[in-house]
Amino acid sequence: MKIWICAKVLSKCELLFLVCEAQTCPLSSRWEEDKYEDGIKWKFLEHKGPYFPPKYQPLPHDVKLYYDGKPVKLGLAAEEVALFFAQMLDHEYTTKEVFRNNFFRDWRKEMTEEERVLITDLNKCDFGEIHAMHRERVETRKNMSKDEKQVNTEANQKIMDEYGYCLLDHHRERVGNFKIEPPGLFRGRGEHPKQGMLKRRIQPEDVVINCSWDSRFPEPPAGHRWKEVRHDNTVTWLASWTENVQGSFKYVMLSAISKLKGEKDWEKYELARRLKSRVDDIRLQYQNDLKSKQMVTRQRAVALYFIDKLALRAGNEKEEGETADTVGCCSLRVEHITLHDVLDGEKCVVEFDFLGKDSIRYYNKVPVSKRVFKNLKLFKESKQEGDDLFDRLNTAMLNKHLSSLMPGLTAKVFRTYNASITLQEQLRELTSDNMAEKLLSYNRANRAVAVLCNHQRAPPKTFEKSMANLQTKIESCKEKLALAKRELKQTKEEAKGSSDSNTVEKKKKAVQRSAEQLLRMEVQATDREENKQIALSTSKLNYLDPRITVAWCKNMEVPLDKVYNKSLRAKFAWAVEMTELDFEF
DNA sequence: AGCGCCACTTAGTACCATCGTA
DNA sequence: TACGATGGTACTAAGTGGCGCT
Repeated sequence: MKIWICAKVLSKCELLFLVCEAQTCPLSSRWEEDKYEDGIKWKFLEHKGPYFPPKYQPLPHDVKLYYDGKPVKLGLAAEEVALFFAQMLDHEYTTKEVFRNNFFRDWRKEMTEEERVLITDLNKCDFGEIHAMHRERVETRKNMSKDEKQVNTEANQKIMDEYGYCLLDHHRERVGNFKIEPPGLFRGRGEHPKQGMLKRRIQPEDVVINCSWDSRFPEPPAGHRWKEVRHDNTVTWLASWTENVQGSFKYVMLSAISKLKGEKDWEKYELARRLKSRVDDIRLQYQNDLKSKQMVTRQRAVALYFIDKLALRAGNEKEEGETADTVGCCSLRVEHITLHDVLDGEKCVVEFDFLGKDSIRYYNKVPVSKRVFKNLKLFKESKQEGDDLFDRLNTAMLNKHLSSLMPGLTAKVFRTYNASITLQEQLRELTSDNMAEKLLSYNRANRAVAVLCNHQRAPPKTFEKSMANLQTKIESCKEKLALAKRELKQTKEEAKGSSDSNTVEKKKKAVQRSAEQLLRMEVQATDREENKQIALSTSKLNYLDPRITVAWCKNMEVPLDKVYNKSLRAKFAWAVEMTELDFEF
C-alpha cells in the first residue's frame, strides 16, 4: 500500500471539502454513505476475475491458404493470424501499405521456420478460401433461427451472471468490461503507424488481479496461474494486463452505473460548477496575461483562450511514430493555424485545421481579439512547418497554473464547464410548448454542445435513403391533411342549418391529427438533417451535467425517457434522485 | 523540468436486437 | 413473415493528468 504524503492529502481534502460545500442539494440514500480517507477507493472487493475468449478453433482441413497458386496448410499459430487478415479482407484497411507491412511482419513471426522460408511476399498470398469460409460463417450466423439465437443469448447471460458482477463494500456492482480483449489485428484510428500489427492473445499469466486480501480470490482457468494477485485499495480496477502493440495498460473496471463511478462523475460536475463561479476572474487574468512581458505567460494565455473559447483539448505531447499524428491545444503546430487579417469581412480571423483525438478533423474559422491575433503572429514568426506553435508551453505547466487559480482545475474542466453551461443557456432560449418541438429544442441545445466539442460521426450509411423515405411520407401526409381539410369544409357546409355538430367535430379532429402528424415528421426531418454528421451521445454521456437535463424535463413536463435511454438513466441515477426543479448548473 | 508509469475518462464505430412496415 | 431502419450496446482506442523519480 502506498504512503500518502502530506501535501497531497491536504490538497485532496481541501478539494473534497470545497466540492461538498459547493453542492446545493442533499445527497440521498445510496449516495450518502461516508467517504473513505483520502485515496482509498474501497474496503472490500471480491470478484470472479476476467472472462477469457474461447480458444482458437482450427480451420477445416479443406480450407487453405494459397501461396503463389499452391495450397499451403499452415500451422495453428500462423493459421489463426491468417484468419484475422482474411476476415478483414472486405475492409479498406487491408489495402493500406502500412497495415499490410505490419501485418506481414507480425504474421511471419508466428510462422514455423518452414513456413517462413516459403512465404516471403504478402502479394503472393491468396486468402480467398479462408475469406469465403468466413463469409459463409457470418451468413450462417445471420440466418440462425430464433431458438438458436435464444441459446446464444442464454449462454451470454450465464457468462454475465458469473463474471459481470462483483462485491464492493457490501454492494453488488456491475463490472464494465469483464471480457479479456480477444486477439486480432490492431486497428488504430487515422494514419496509425502500428495498424495491422498482431494484438496477442492474453493468457492468465499476463493478468494481474486486484481484490481484497480477505475475499475469495478469483480462480485462474484450469492449468493456469495469474501473473499476480494484489490488494491495492487505492485503485478501482479489478484486473489489468499490458497490451503488446502500444505497451499500454488495460483494465477491468466497474460499470458506469456503479456507485463508485457515479460519485466520481458527480464530483466532476461539481468541479465544473466551481469553475462557473471563478471563470470571470480567470478570464480577466488570461486577458491580462496576453500583454505579459514573459513569452511563456503569453503563450499560456493564448492557449487558455483557445481552451476556454473553443473547447480544445489540452494536447499532451505524444511519442512520434508511435501513434497517429494528432494534436490538441498545447501541441498545435504552426501549420495548423492560418492567420487572416481580414476574412469574409471579419477582422483577425484564425483558421484552424488539424486532426484531433481519434483523427477527427477540427476545422474552424474564428475571429479573435487583436491582442490574441498579434500574439499568434508573434508565435508563428521565424518558425517553420513542424514547429510547435506554443514552443514554451506544455500541458503540465498549463495545468499547474490552472490548479493555482482554483484547486482541482485542469484544462479538461473547461470542456465540461462550457458544455454544461451551453446546454443550460440554449435550453433557456430554445424552449417551446409542443412535445415534438420541445424535444427538437433539447436536441438543438445538445447539438450546440456537440458542435462546440467537435463531436462528429460518420454519416449513417443509410442516411440519404432514409431521408428520402421520410420526405415521401411527409408528402403523403400533406395530401392527407389537404383532403381532411376539404372534407371538413364540405361537412361544415352540409351541416349548416342542421344540428349535426358531431360530424363537424370529428372532421375537425381529423384535420388536427393530420396537422400534428405532419409537424412531427417535419420536425423529425429537420432534426435528422442537422444531425447528419454530429454525434450527440458523447456530450450527453461525458460532458453535460445530467441535473440540467433532469430539471429541464421536470420543468417542461417531458418524460425523462424521451431524452435519456435506460442506460443513461442508470448511469445518472444520482442526478435523477437528487435534482430539484430549481437546479441551476 | 522532464520523463516514464499508471489510472482513469472520453471517443467513434461495429454490431446486434428490436421495432414498425410492406 | 421478411425486411430494413433504428437505437442501444459492446468494444477498445485514444485521450488527460497525477505522481514519483532523476
